[in-house]
Amino acid sequence: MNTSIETGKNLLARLNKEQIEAVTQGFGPSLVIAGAGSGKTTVLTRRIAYLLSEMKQDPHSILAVTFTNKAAAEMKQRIEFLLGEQKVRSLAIGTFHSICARILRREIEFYRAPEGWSWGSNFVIYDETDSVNVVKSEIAKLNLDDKVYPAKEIKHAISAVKNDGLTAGRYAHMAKTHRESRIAQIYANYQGALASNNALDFDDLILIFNELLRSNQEVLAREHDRYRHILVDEFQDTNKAQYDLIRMLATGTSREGTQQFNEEERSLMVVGDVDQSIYSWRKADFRIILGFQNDFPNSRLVKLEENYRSTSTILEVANSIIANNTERLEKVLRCNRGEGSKVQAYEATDEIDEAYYVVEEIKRLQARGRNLSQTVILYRTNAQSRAIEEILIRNHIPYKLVGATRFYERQEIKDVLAYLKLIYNDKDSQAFLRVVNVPRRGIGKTSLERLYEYADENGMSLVEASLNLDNCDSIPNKARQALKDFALLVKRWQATAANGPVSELLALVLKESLYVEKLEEEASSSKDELVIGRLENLQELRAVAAEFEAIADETNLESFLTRISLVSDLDAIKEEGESITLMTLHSAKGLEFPIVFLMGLEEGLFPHSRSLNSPPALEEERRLMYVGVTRAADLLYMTLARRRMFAGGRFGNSGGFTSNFTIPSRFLKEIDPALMIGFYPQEEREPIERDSSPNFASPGFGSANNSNFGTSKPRFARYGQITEKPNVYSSSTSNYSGSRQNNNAPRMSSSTSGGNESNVTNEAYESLKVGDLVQHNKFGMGKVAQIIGDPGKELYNIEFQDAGKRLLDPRFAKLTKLS
DNA sequence: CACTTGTGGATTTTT
DNA sequence: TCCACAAGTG
Repeated sequence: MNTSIETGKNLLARLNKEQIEAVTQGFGPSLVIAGAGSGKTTVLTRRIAYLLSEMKQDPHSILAVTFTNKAAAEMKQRIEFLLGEQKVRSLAIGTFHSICARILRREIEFYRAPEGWSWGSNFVIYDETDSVNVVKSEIAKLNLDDKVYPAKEIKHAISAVKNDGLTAGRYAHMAKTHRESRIAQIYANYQGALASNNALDFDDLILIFNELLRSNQEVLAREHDRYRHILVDEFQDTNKAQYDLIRMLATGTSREGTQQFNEEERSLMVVGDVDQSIYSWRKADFRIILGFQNDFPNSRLVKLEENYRSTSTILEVANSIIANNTERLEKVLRCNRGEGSKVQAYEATDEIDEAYYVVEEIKRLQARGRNLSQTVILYRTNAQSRAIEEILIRNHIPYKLVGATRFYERQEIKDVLAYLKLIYNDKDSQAFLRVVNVPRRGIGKTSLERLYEYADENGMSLVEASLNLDNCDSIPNKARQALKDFALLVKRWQATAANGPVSELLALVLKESLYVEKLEEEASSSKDELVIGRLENLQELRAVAAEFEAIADETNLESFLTRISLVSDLDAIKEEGESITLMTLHSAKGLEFPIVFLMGLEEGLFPHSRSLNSPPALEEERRLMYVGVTRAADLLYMTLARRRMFAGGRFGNSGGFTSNFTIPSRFLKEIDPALMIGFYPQEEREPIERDSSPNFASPGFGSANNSNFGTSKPRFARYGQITEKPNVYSSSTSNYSGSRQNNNAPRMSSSTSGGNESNVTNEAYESLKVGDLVQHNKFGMGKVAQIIGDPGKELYNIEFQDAGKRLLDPRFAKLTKLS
C-alpha cells in the first residue's frame, strides 16, 4: 500500500492483511464480515481517518453509524487522536437515532404526510412512556376496550410496523384481520396526535426521515450529495427502515432492489457479524446483511477472522455453541493468544448461593491483583441483578449497574425534563399534562379534561388555551387562575430559554416551579429516603447540564433535549472509579472485559422461556450466548442455580414459596466438557433436599420481625460453606498468570472493599514454604509446589496425591501443615 | 381536589 | 411480596 505520508503509516500500523484491506478500500460499496474481537472498531476508525487523510475526503461528507452513542464518542476520540480536532468536528458519527434526529432538525419542515401531518424543527422526542400514554388515550377515544387492546402491546405492534418501514396509510392497506385494521386505525390516530404535539417517537426518527427522502427529491438529492461516505457498524442488527435509509442516502434513489453504484468518489462500508445478531425483536433482520452483495453486486468482501481478544479456550467454547445454529455464515475465528484457563462452571443450590459464589470469586481475583473494573457480570434479564447486588453491597464491593433503573426514566427527572420540553415546544401536551399539577397547583383531573376539550374545539395548544380561558365557564375560577399562572410561567421561561444557557434555565425552573421547594418540605417532614434520593437525582441532573455545557458543541436547549432523549444507559458508563460492571447480555454487545461472569444458565431463563417453542428465537438466544462468551478475554465463568425464586418469594417465608427447580441450560451442554470444569452434563442428578447441605440449616432461619438481619444470617451460614469452593475451580486458573493484565501493581484488596467481612475468612492461616506437606480435608495430603503472589496475599499451588495440582488461597481453604 | 385503601400484575432483551 | 395504578372518602 502506498502510504507515503507520515500519518498514513500510523493508520496501518499493527494491522493484519485483511484489516489493511478493509481500511484502504477505494470508492464503492464493501461488506466487512467481522467476527467477535477481530478489531472492527479499530478498522472503522482507521477507515475514516484513511478517507480523510489519504483519500482527501471532506469530513463533512462522512456519515458513520454506531450502535451506541458511547461507541460514537470513542470513535471520534480515536480519530481526533489520529488527525486532530478540526477534522473530527464536522464528522457525523452517532446512532441511527441521533443522526436522524440531527438531520431532521434541519429537514423535517420539508415533510408533509399524505394525511396532512407535519412537524416543526423544534419537535420533541417521546420516550416509551410518553408514546404509550398517547396510544392509550387514542384507544380510549376510539371507545375500544383496553383489555382487548392493551396500550403497551399496541404500541409495540405499531413500533414493529414502523420498523418495517410502513406508514399508517400503507399499513392500513396491508391489514388483513379485523384486529390489524383496528391497529392501523389506532396507528393513524396516534400519528396524528404526535403531529399535533409536534412530537416524534423513536421509530419516527427513522421512518419520517425515510418518508421525507421518498417524497421529496430535493431533500434526497441534498442529503445524498452531502454524505458521500457512509459507514455502518453492527450491520447485522439493522432493520428494514434503517437499511432503506442507508440505501437511499447512498444511491440517491428510492428505488428498491439491485443498486447501481457507479459514481466516483463515494463509498459505503457495512460491518457486521451474523452470529451476533440479537435484536430481531426490534425488527432487526440479519438477512439484510446476507443480501447486501445481491443489492450491491459490485461490492467487495473483506473477512476479519483473526480474534485478538480471547484465549483459545474461550473461542472454542464460543464456536462449539454457535455451531449448533443452522442459519449462519460459515466463519472461522483464528486465535491470536494462548490457551488460557478453562471455563469455570458452578452449580449453585439457589440464586443466593450463586451470587455468593460470584462475589467470593471476585474477591479472590481481586486478591490476585485483578482490578474490579476488569470484571463484568452478565445476565439474561434485568431482574436477576437484585440477588447479586445485595451480596456485593454486603461485601462493600462497588459496582455499576447498567440499564435497570434508568436515570432519565426516574419520576423527578422526567418531571423536570417535561418542564424543559414544554418550554422548548409548548405544543407538547404530554409534557404539559405531566407537570401542570406537579407540584400541586390545585388543578384537578376534571378541569384538565375540560381544558383538553376546550383546546381541541378552538384548535389551540394546552398552553395557549390556558392563557385564554376567560370564556370557558366549565372550569372553576380557581383552577382557571392556576392554569393561567402556570401558562404565564412557561411563557416567561421561554423568554429566558432564548438567550440563557441550559443550566441557568434548569436552575430557574427548579426554583420557580417550586418543585424543589415542595420536595424539600416533604423530605424534612417525613425524612423519606426516597424523597432525599429524588433531590439528589435533581442535583445530578444539574451536574449533567453543567457537564453538557462544558463538552457539547451546541449548548442550547434544543441540543440538550435531543441528547437527553437519545442517550442510553450504556452511554453513561463512566471510566473512572474502580468497580464491577453489571448488565444484561444485550447491553454487553460490542464491549470487552478480561473477566466475564455469565449467570443464570438455566432452561427457561437462558434460553428464555419465551423463545423455547420457536426455533429461530432459540437460535437468537444462542447468538446471545455467543455474544456473552466472546466478551471475555481471559477468564470466563458460568453459573446456574438449581433452584430459583420468582416474584417476591423468599426464604423464611412461611409456606408460600415460589421457587422452582431448574434444568441446566442446553448451552452448557453444547460446550465440549474438556473446555470446562465444575459442570458435568453426564452426572446423575439427584433432587436436592434442603437438609442435605450441612451448613444450610441455621437457627432463626424463618424468624420474622427482623426482616433484614433475619435473612442475612442464614446467608452467611451458607457463605461458610461456599468458601470451601476453591477446590472445585482452582486447578486451571493457575495458568492465567501470563495474561496481559498481570503487569498491574497488586492492589490493596481492602482499599475498595472497605471494611471487609473478615469474620468468615481464615485470618490466622499458617504460612507455608515450597516443599511443605499439608493436609486438606477434601483433597487429602499434598505438597506445596509453588507460591504465587506477594506475601500477605499469596496463593499456594499444591500438588495433591489424589486430586492433582490445585491453587488454593490459605485465607479460605483450611490447610493443616504436616511435620 | 387530595389523600386513602384496594386489587392485580410482575419477568425478556432497548434506541 | 411488592409496587403501580384504579376506585372511593373526606
